[in-house]
Amino acid sequence: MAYWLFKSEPDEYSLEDLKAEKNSIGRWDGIRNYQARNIIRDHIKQGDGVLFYYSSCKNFGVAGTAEVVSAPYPDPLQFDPESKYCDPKSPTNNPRWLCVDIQYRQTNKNFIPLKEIKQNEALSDMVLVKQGRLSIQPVSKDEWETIMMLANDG
DNA sequence: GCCAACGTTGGC
DNA sequence: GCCAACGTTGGC
Repeated sequence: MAYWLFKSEPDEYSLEDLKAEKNSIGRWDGIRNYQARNIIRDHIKQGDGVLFYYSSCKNFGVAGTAEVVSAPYPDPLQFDPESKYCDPKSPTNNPRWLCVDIQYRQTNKNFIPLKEIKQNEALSDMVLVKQGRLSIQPVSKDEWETIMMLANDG
């Protein structure tokens, strides 16, 4: 089992939005970055853990957790002319963009601001700290456990 | 294949 | 609103 960090702008799609979906399962679509796509395609598996991270907002940080509940599959939005994620150049017989379904797990007892992550020695190697921009990132087991401790203590 | 110009992300 | 750190595009 592997762990990942998914970024979302809470105004667009929040952890509460995921929770409110049918069976608390939502489609993680709209990934239009090859690095993130490759991670989905080559590494993300059903049952993996997901840190739900809020970016580009007033309070940015880890809000809670979710679980990957599907295998990767073609993102339907790339073929939807109405969608801002439509990609007319994506070949229908070999879709360029993938997505997965995730299911709500928990909302942190303590919201973990990025500042707190940056201050924590055990989390200094997180991709989040080293390379800010990637929207889907690997998280090590140790990092996951440290985050869970911060999320649930106190 | 290079690289300049442009676009995006996302913390500050 | 700014801008650093990327990623993408397109002319050559």
